[in-house]
Amino acid sequence: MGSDCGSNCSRSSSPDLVVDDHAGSFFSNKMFQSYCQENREDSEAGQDRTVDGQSQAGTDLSKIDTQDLRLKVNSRERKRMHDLNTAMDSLREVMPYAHGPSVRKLSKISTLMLARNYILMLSGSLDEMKKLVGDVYGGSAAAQSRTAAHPAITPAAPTAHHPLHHLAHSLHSLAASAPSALQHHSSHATALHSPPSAGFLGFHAPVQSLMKDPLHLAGCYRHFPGMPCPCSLCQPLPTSTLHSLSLSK
DNA sequence: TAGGCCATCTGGTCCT
DNA sequence: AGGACCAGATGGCCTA
Repeated sequence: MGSDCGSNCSRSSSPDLVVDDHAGSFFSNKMFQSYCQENREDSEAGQDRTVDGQSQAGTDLSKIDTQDLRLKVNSRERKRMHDLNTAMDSLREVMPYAHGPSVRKLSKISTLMLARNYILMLSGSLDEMKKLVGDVYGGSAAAQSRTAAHPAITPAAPTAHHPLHHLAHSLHSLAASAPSALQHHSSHATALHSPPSAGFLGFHAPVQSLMKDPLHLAGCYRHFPGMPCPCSLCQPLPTSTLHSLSLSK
């Protein structure tokens, strides 16, 4: 049954091969075999048939109707699964994982678990960001009120003690704090050819650890002082950057 | 060769 | 009634 896919789809979950619903799969599955078998039996029986042709035609008709219905149902189900796989592919595209012809694509279960962890990580980052921004604005508001109350006190100069520096520093600390699962993953010889294990995806990991850096995405970059940083926390294009970088690692 | 992953078929169930 | 959704079964392909 998978034979109609195997030689063409290169194990894609969304095969490029568009199977002709009424020809491709039909002629390569057991339905076709049973169909042939039934036809053979029918023709053999037909040689003995001399009367009662009308009722036989009726049963043939219902059989054909049933087969038609079955083919239609199969076709719909196939289309449904293809749509599901298309959605899965579109999800893979936005996942922070290496893409490319030389990289085996994530399995469905891996994609779903990775997506879950990615969402958790982003939620955690967002919360952290909100907190930091709250600190920044809360602090500046307090400083402004202090300045208004005491005009002699000048606001802090934009130096390394500037709130934004603190923000950036915090982000980098956050990023570098967790060990890199991608690094850990790439330490395996098959890193680029095998999808992450359930362990890597945090399947068994407690939620709290997931919230810190479930994918250890940020930790896959080394943050050198003074060097331009390509990490997802420092760049506006996290996914593509991550894709290319995890490919090159 | 075993195990993982996948596509497909199929029958059942639920919904419109 | 027809369609969507689901889960089990089956068989093929690929990798360790």
